[in-house]
Formats: sequence, structure tokens, C-alpha cells
Amino acid sequence: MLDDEAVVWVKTPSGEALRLVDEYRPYIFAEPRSAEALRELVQLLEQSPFVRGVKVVEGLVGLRNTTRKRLVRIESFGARSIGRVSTLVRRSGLAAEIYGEELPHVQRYLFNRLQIEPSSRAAFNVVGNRIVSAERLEDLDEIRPPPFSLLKIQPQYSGPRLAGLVVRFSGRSQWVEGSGDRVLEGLLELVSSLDPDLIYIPGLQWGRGAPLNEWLERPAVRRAFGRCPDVWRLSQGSAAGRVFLGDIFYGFEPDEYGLAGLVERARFSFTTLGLATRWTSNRCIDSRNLYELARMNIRAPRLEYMEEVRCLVELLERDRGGVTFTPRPGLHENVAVLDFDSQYPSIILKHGISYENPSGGGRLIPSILQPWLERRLRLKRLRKTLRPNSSEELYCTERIEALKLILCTQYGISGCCWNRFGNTLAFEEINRVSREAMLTSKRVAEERGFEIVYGDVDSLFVRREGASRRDYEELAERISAATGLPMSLDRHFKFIAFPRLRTDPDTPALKRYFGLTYDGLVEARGIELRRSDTPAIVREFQERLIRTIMSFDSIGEVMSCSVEEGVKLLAEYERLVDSGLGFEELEIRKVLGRNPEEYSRGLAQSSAAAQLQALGIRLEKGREVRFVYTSQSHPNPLLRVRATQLFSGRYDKEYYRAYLRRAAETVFGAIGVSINHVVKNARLERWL
DNA sequence: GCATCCCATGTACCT
DNA sequence: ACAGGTACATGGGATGCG
Repeated sequence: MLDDEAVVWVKTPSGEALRLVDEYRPYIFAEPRSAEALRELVQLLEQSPFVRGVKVVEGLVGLRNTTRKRLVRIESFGARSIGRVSTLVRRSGLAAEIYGEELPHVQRYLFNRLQIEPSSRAAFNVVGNRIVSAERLEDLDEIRPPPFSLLKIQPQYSGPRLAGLVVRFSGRSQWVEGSGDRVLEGLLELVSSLDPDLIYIPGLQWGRGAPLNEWLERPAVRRAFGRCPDVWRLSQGSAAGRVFLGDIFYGFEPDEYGLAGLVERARFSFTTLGLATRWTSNRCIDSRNLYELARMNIRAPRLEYMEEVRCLVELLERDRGGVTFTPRPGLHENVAVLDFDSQYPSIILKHGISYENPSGGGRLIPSILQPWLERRLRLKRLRKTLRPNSSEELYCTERIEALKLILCTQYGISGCCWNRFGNTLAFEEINRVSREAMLTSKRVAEERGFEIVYGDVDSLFVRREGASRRDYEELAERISAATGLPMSLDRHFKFIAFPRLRTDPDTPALKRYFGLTYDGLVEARGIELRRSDTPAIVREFQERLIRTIMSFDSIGEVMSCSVEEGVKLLAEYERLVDSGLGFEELEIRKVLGRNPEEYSRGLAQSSAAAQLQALGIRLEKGREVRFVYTSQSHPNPLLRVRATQLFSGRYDKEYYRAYLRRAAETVFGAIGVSINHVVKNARLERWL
């Protein structure tokens, strides 16, 4: 964005990057305090050298207000003067409110003039490099992202010093060696020869990789780095014809495939790729909301969040989430999982739940949701026709996942106080309908002779003796009909087991299970093998254990043969632990929940973090630490673990043997078989 | 002085 | 600055016992 001109970069079918310009005249709306103030304000503004035009218009303000107000639309000459205009209006004291001043200039330009989502396919009518008109072209079935090339740069440090860069471009990695300015010169050459459209430097947004940040501030570097001499707006990700991606990649990966997801996010948010990777989901949705309101000619107040004061009893009754049906612990055969498809978005659509009308009949959220929900379903159907693991399928998956996040977050923020339109009643209503749908499902299933084995929010685990796939599909259809919400058969388990609480074996645990599907897949939730902080050796063991004991034909066989087979496997893995493993198998990964110095206790991760800090590795909350237990019961917490980077090959074998046994107990405990008699005895040799 | 229980803390997970 | 609901390892302190 220049002053009175917007710069639009276009990638042509032949791969050329074109710099186009367009007129940019930002405007704001002022709401005068009175009729008298209106006259004065207009008079004042007409004399201002920054004001290009003043018009009195009628318009709606906010979602809940239905009376039209008289507003002054004030257009300035460009980005530089609009701030002065705002100040002038505010200082005059004549305006009760000012609308439209908080949007970034890019947004204002996109919303009010170009009206094409960035990264869309479009046709431009130009004279020279000046845009005369632009039209968005349909590309609904395009699965590959637009041909934007991505350069990923990962600075490597030795202590605080930059030691080199790992650079990745179109699937290939290379190492740019050297220190200080020499590395950076190498990088400059690389950028000019590869000519990437997008650049991603992990951590740049957070000010990590400080040397690189400072370097990018230098005018000479900027001249060499950009595609033209335009100004940079690094905090918005734009750099004279190239985009610097930020670090927020909810729902997709910052790589070539993830680009497809990023495109969905940017288009939904009606913003640039740079901002779509800098904005949280709330901000992205806010942006789409503002765009839609601008189309409806509604001005958006800064905050329209509403939360009534209510008594505790009512709050307790209404402010709850989804339902879970307690599982029947133990082993079950032939269990189907029926899922509501996009349950919350479907509820919002079907019931018309929105900020302005939380109990139904609202328009804003449903109308925004609908096209994207349809798009996601279309992509899901399309994916079924693609070859598994083909690049087309991966692109498609990234798009589906990115949209899932956007769609679900609509629900998440509907009652959230950070959402300018948030309304707790809307949020509660979605939850209420969801719970009602689950209860209806339960009734329908039980009426037809199915047993509810388990359920959580939008998925129902059902079973009927001898039922076929088709029977389950038919049940899903019945439930769809009864609730008005789409539901389908998701997975079909040959065997599934539900553990009990470790702390209280009489109570079934929620949100955890494991089993084997008829497709031969081990599916598990919540248990050790699903956790990123479980050592790889334990995850591998537990998955093999599940597969082993569930590969028998009947429940009877599983119950009678699994101990023999399972304990044999346990012994095998204990022997692996005894014989010596590498850190890859042993390390535990944990994300720091706070800055290292803020830990009060001698927790394993804080010890590992302290060791790394001593090496000169800077750590802060949100970073991952990896460590191996070396002596769990050591009185000095710092000596209980060792950060992976310092791993010497020595580790606490007893700790890892116990971990394996714990994982085995989760599995055996769930199917109702005790291995205590085996596990209590330290030696398992006789099972080998 | 030691074992055991209780509880806050911290992290990760499910949908 | 996206939600609610859940499990559980860990480690320090309190408690109980001899």
C-alpha cells in the first residue's frame, strides 16, 4: 500500500510476477452527536486539506440496531491523510463514534474496491500497469494451490551466533554455510536467483532469529530482497512483491502442501496470505464478518459483545458443552462409530443461530458459513475420487482441514468475549441443540435395538449383535432424519476396548479407547500411544500390543490368549530397553507451558530446559524440549533427566521398563485381563 | 526416618 | 485471545507409623 495507490501483485499463467497499481481512497464514517453537530462537522471537514469528499448518508450501525442513523462518510486523499482526518474528527468533539478506522489499509482496499479474495484466480483489465477493472474467475475445482513458490529459511545458531541456514525450495533442502554477514549474502543471492513469491522464516514474527530480523531492516538488504523499490510492511508480511509468511498455521503445515490450506484461510478471511498467517482464527473470522457487513452497508462498532448477568442456577443449566455417554468398559465386538458431519456448523445453519438472533432466525453466521460448509463437503466428496497419498489428495486434505478449523471456530468464538459480536446466548444455544441431537440419536438407536457403547459430543458408538455395515449406515440415516443433521458411518471396529480410570478402576474413563477396525487399522484415542510425550519405543510397543491381541477371531480367544502373546511382546520390548536404545526411541517431548525460570517445581521439562539454557540455547514458553530420563529418583531434579542434545547413551532402564508395563496395563486393564501376577515379578525371561 | 496419601501443577488429549 | 470436557504423571507436603 502506497499513499493513494494500492499495489496488487499478480502471478500470470506463464509464471510472471506483475506489479499492478490501483487507486486507493480510504474513508471513514462519523456519527455526529446531533443535527447541529452534523452541520458543523461537514463544514469543518470541507475546509480540511486532507479531505477529498464529504457525504451525508443513512446507514445501520451494528448487528442489533435496526434503526438507520445519519452518518458522515469522509473520504481522504490516501493512507497518509486518513489518520489526520480521524484525529480532526475526534478532536472536534462533534462525533459520538467513528467507524472503519481500525481496519488495515489492505483490508479497506480489498473490501471496498478490489473485492476479490487474495490468491483467487482473476482477470484484470489494465492500461499500462494501472487496473481499470478486475473480475474474479471461478476455480472451485482447483485442488492445487496457485503456483506460488515458497522459500523456507531456518537459521541455525551455535549459541547466540548465526552459524548457517537450512534453506528449502520446491522440495529440496540445502545448507547455506558461513557465519555473520557471509551467510546472509549467500541468502541474498539465493533469493534473487530463485525469485520466490513467498518466504517463510520460522519465528521471524516473534522476533526470534534476531540477527536475521535486524538484517532485514537494512535499506540495502531491502533493495536487494524485494522485487521492486516499494516500501515493506514486514509486520503485515508484505515486502515489495514478496510475501513473508507469519507463524500461525492452524490446521495446515507451513510447506508446499500447506499452501493449499493457507489459500482457503486467506480467501475465507478475505485477506492476504501474509496476514492469514499472522492472524488468529478469531481475527480471521472477524475480517470475514466485517467484509459481509460492508456488503450489507452496515457499519461495525468496535465492540458489540453482550453478556447478561444471570443467576448461578441458570448459568449452570445453560452454560455447558457437549454430552458424553459413559462407555461400557471392557472389550466389544462389531462396534460402529456414527459421526454427525460438521455438527456445530450444521446446527448453526439449520437453526439459524447468530449473534443478532441467538435463538434462531439469525442470518449473519449462517450466511457466512454456508458457502464454506458446502465447499468443504464438495472437497470431501472430491477427495474420495483421488488416489490415496497422491499430491492431489494431500492438497485436498490440507484444504479440508483448514476449512474445518474455520468452520468449528465459528462456534468457538460465537460467545467469546474477544469476539466483537460475541453473544453467549448464541453459543449456549448451539450447545443445547447439540446435546438434544445426541439424546435423540440415543433414543433412535435404542428403539431399533442398538446398544450405545459410548458417545462424545458428535460421535456415537453403537453395537447390535450381528449388525452389518449396511445396518449401521441405515441407522445413521434414521438419526439424520430424526435430528435434521447429517450423520454418517465413520469407522467400523472389529474389536474396541474402553479403559477404566487409573486412579479409580471402578469408573470407566472418558475420551479414551483403542481398537482394530475391519480395515485392519489400529485406532486409538487418549491412551499412551496417542501422546506426543510418550517415548517412541512405548508408542510402538503399545500399538503392536493392540494389534497382536486384537488379531484373534473372537472375544473368547482374545481373553484367553492375549496374556500369553502380550506378555511375550512386553518381554521382548523390555529386553530392547535392557540392551540399549538410542535417544530417538527414548526421548520425551514436552512443550514448555511457561518460561523456564518461571517453574517452581523440579519438573522434568524445567530441568531439561535449564540444561539447554546452560548450553546457550534460548528457550521460552511454547518451545519444545526433548529429554531422556537418566535417573528418575535422583534427589537433584537436574540430574533426573538429560536433554536429548546432551544424551550420553546412559538412561534409566527401570523407568522405561515401568513405562512399557504401564502401557501394557492400559491395554490389558481395558479388556479386563489382569497381568499383575506377571508384571509384579521383575523378571520376564520365562516368557521368552 | 520412612511409607503412603492427598493435592496442586502441568501437559496433553477428545470432539 | 477458540470452546468445554477429561486423564494422568509428577513431585512436594501432610499424615501416619514405628
